[in-house]
Amino acid sequence: MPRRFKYPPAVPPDCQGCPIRKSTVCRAFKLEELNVVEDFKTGDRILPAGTTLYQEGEPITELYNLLDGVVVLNRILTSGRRQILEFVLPGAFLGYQPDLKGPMLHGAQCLTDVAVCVFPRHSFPSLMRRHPEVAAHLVSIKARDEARAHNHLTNIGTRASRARLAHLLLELHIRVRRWYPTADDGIVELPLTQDHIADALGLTSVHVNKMLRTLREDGLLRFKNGQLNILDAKRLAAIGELDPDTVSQLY
Amino acid sequence: MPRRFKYPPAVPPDCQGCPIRKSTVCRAFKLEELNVVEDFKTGDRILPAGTTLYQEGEPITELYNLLDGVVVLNRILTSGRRQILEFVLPGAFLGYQPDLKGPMLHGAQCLTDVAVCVFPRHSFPSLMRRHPEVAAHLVSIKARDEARAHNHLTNIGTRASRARLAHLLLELHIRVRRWYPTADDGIVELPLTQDHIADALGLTSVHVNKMLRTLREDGLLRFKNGQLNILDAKRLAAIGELDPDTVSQLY
DNA sequence: CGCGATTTTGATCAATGTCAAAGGTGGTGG
DNA sequence: CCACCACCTTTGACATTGATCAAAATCGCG
Repeated sequence: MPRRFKYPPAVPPDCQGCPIRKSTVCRAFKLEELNVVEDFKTGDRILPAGTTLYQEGEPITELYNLLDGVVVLNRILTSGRRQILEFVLPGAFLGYQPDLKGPMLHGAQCLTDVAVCVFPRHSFPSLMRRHPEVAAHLVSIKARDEARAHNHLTNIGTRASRARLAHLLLELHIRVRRWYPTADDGIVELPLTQDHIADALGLTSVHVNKMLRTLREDGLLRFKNGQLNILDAKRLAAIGELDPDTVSQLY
Repeated sequence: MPRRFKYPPAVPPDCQGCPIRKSTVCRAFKLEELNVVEDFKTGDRILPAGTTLYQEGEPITELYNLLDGVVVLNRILTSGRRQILEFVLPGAFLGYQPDLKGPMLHGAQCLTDVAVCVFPRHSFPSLMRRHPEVAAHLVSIKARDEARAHNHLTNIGTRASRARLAHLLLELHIRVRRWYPTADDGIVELPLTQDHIADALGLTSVHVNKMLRTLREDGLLRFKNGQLNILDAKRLAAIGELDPDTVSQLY
């Protein structure tokens, strides 16, 4: 149903070869301690695009490291409206929330084929107790996630639709390029529909479409078939009020 | 300049008598271990309403437990627009961000006279190393802060102005009542201007004013001179789509 | 080739912002 | 104790943004 990346999702042979080892909680372990993680983890899993990783409102029994692919976190209201909270790229640690045993506060969907590394949820607190470095790293991760949420909040709360869109696309461009570098630096694979963008920004997809057109007509970018092509990053950053100094703390 | 609570801010005589001991990182210590905190902390401080606790863009050297009073966290864009990220009540732990040494990603202002307990910033990581329980609790705190930011994001992104306003006021009513209970359960002291509310919700204060009027005229609430009086919580919750189950994980 | 999902466009409408001015309110200093 | 002042609230007229509705065009996939 949804789009997929050109590349199939990759699962590393072991934790030593894991490409995201340094960006998630596993960072807590030195190379020679990685057996702790390998003993702890439940296993790896490959999920096709469109899969629900976990559902809002349901308790779950796992935690996830995103190894490859793109996931979206969202909340759905009784009114039927959807708010996309975050687009998640490899290296993220998913599913940790204040009440580990409570119903999930948000849902997670795979936008592409995805590879995850699965941890058991119930024994994670004891892992943190046995290995305080894990807790320390999780603090950093959560602090950064919070900062990203604040950034997103600021984008929606203070900017008009055109600026809002420019800001989001630039940000995604920077983040995706980091994990999925491409031949042409300006072009990046972005597996989103205009509907996703609209629900992330609190706009309608019709309006997003119209704003995309103005940006295209101004020669700033092109976004078609899941390909985002940034033509004039500088002018876009001005329009979207993107501050590179702030951004650097977020990724 | 700004409003103040009727009561002056209170500083506890020692950590044992600290009213927020259980809601912040200090929770990591048993009663008889509290001397660790007392040795670690820099001291307490009382700040008059209107004070800037720390400024966006500037590095700082401290961390704060909010003991008493109300603080607001915000970001200000070059365009001059302000986004209020969160209204902070006693028990919060303030100033921790991904890059502890970097410039603050947001600013913090005192809405009322405030009492804070000050920690040194540079030695906090070593405190976490020596006392892993601190890190564990900070994980919970940050996870909850993130969930709150997601909630706020959802409010701004998915609801029309009237519902947005109803949602925020109900939420604040619940939170403030918890720390500052009043004789009449429906009335609560809320030291905000309509400008604050507008900047929290991504609306103009003029529009907030008009929506407040409709809520008042419908007999749902009254908000005047920093007093919020909820007259019909049930109907308000319906309008603001407030889900009590979700809320419970957030406070 | 045909189908479902997505994108694109135009016409119209509703929600929210902007501007401007008048009325309140509490705090301060004479 | 009064009067003034700064800040906040309230209101109305009008402008603009973004939503809604509907239909056609396009795309990816089987």
